[in-house]
Amino acid sequence: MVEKRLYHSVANQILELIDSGVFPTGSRLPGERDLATKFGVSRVAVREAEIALQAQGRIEIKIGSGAYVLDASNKALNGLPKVGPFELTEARALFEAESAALAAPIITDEAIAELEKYINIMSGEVVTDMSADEADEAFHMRIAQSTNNHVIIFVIGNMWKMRTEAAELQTVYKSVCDKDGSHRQDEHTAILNALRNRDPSAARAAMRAHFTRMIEALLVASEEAAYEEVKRKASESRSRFTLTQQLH
Amino acid sequence: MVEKRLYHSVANQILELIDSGVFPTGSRLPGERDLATKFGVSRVAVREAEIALQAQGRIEIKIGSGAYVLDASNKALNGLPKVGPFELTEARALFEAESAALAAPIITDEAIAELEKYINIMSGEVVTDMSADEADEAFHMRIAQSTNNHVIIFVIGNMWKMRTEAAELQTVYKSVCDKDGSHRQDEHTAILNALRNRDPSAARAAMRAHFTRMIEALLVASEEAAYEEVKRKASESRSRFTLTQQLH
DNA sequence: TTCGTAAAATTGGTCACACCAATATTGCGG
DNA sequence: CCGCAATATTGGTGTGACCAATTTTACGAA
Repeated sequence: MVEKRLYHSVANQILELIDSGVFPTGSRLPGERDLATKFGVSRVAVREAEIALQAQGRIEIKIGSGAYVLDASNKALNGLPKVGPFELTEARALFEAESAALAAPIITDEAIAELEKYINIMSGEVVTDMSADEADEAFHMRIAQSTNNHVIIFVIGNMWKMRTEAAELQTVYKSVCDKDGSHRQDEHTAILNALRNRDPSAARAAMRAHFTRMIEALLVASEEAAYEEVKRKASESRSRFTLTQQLH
Repeated sequence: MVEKRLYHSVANQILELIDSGVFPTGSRLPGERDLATKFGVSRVAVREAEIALQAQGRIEIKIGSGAYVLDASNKALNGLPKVGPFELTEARALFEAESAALAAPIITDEAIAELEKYINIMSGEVVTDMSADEADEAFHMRIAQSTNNHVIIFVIGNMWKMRTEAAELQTVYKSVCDKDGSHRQDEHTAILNALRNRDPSAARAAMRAHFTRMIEALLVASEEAAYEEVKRKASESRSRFTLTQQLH
């Protein structure tokens, strides 16, 4: 465990103490001077370590008070929270529907053409080096980009990363996608048509429908397979999302 | 443009130079001693700034060689994108409205009570150690938490961070908030009432109205003051957002 | 005793200076 | 022109000091 820079080593030692429960979440860790003595390094090294940990969101440094351990329970290494498939899909349903509605009036013909291309790739009509999954992502991201809003692009991009990086989701999503290819195709086409007509309401509805059916497919998959964790969360989300749907 | 800690300010100045193209991707930035002189701070401050930037994956520090700018395409993890006030507010209007609609049917009485408390803090009726701005954030975040959806909580929390961390936004927002205290109060009350009635549509509408008026206030502010950069972006967003509004 | 406030101690923030180690550059000899 | 050593540059670490924000302590008034 030899690091190139001293503060790396110090930061790791601090993290070990945190993860081992010596410094529980919310607690205040010893002062920089104490830690320096304890680790046998200078205060500068401890300080740099704490700055790095703060930049990673593991601790919070308060002037004149001390450094406090933040709750890292629901944070993955990349900074994105680890979430379940239902809440992710629910959030995507809401946010991507608004994204599509916002993009509809201002989407360019070029973007429309690209979306059409991605649909053809997903259906297998066009052969490229792009996988169906990549085309799916490109399809959704292209719509987000058509809003010309960097925040929306950022948010939807992050949600896709959550989907990609969560191992639990991968398993569930894959089993779902294998058996709903034709549905997905129809839904994407519906979204494209709404955008082609520059109809915000239709785009919103089509996008919502897309994710709504995805949630239903997830429910089926969670009952077939033995995803105990998923099942548990499903019972929570099912009633909630039904409520959301009846609003439209 | 005043940050709490010096190294934070230095890090932002370095980021500006990177994003403005002065230090392109892959290039080596000036030595710590040079930057310290240029920014008028000590070498320690520059060093801490670079450590923070390294922890965020923006630069790579090589011993004896220098600090090199990394490809920012992989950012967006811990680092938030720099955004303008209009696109941020537009995104918040869309996302927070859906958040409120989703929370409305399932919000607890405890949450309602808390929201009421935050409103009173903002109006000054209740005196605590919490500032009006902090109460404002707590109000919006409490609604997001009431969705029980970690993705939504994460997204809305991130948008608030963007608002806090963007220096440009601070100036504009501040000038707006100074003169719309009463409006904000009424709007928050309207949101609360909709949630109290467990009315999703009303909650969505109230939240949209809240941000719609904020955008209008931003437009006024951008015309009064000499925020050239803001003005330019305003002309883009004005027409777009008008279109969004007519959907409801 | 209880409470509020002022003094003292603690803690993070910043700085200047010094020295070491890794890396780049220079310059000399071949 | 090339290779290598001397030199300069740059990041890494340490020490000590002082400031500012915060917390704790202590003391005096009610």
